[in-house]
Amino acid sequence: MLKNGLGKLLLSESEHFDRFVDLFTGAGFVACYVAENTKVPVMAVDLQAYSTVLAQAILGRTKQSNSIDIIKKWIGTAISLRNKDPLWEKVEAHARAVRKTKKWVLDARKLCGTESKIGPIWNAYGGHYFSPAQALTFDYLLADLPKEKNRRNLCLAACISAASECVASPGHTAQPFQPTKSAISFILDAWQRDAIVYCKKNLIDLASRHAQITGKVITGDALNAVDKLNSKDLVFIDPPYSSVQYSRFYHVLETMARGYQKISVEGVGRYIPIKDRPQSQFSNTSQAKAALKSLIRKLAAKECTVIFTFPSGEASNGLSGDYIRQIAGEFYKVEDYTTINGKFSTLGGNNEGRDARKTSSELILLMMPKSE
DNA sequence: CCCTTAGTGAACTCATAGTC
DNA sequence: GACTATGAGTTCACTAAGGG
Repeated sequence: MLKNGLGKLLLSESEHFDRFVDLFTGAGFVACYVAENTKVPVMAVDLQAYSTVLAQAILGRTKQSNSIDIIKKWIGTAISLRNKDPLWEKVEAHARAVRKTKKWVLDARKLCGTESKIGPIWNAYGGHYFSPAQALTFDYLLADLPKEKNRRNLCLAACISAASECVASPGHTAQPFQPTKSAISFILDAWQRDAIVYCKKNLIDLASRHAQITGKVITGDALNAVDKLNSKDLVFIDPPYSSVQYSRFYHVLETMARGYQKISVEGVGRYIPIKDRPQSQFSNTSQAKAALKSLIRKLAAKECTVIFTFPSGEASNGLSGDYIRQIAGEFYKVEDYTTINGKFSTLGGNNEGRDARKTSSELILLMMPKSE
């Protein structure tokens, strides 16, 4: 999308504003793209903490960080503490005994059932989303994060990115792969990734990047964040498409971001209690339309200019390109900037009954206050 | 310069169980 | 009965690199 014309639009528009605001920042791609490529301060908003940690890793700095130094201190200490843990020997023995069987996976679950006081990952996700080795490693990395605020956030972001690359589930963490005939190879593949290698790689990448002007992140509801905006803000909106709460897809990363010491989890998906998972009106079929309308109304009242992207068809949360165009038209002067055609993977489709790839037609609306 | 191979993703949605 | 949460399934098209 950024390559397909959205990037150009963001850069050319943002220079006319005092601030760029990404209200549903997600993985932070758009917010970081603007922060790295313009002299406009960026504010990134998301309901989930993992998302704002990732964005803050770039928005929070205007200079590169010395990653070699951090790696030596932080990762070095974590490795040496981990290796001294009596559990580590058992972890290595289990890893050496690798076999493509259900029993090997169940053994991992049993091993991670032993209590660890280091952190929440081992007991909650070891043997499910992570191999015992990955789980223990992440716990030590998280327990040993640097104290200084910016550096701590950078390392945490590297951990979160590494976790999302190692996790044994199809890209999100709604449920881990199960040791069935067809999926067990995905488990083996994911579990054999070295958490340290992925963490270093992400740290080096993140540390080398930075904003041109320091930005800001807010972990909270988009509707509330609008209270802080004004007519000098360019607001980017790429709202949820799904009727399933996103907090379900990213709860493992969220656990890391929140710095829990210990958690209790339930079900196949190893979820924390639902009251502790943020719920968005935008991901709820019966509330999404009203939520969107009230968001657009509020933004119009603040005279914010808006760039809105959405698939042009109907999404599972009930929102559609047509509905968005209609609501936008009520409050704004709307310019249909472009529609981008592309294909995206549904990642999990099987081409029988559910497509593995769907063609998407992505709508980009530029919405200007009517008063101008 | 063309063909083959290896690597890699901006992650969903349906069916069913559960709750009010 | 209406609505929501959870379980279940579990890429393949595209690009870059490498080889002939």
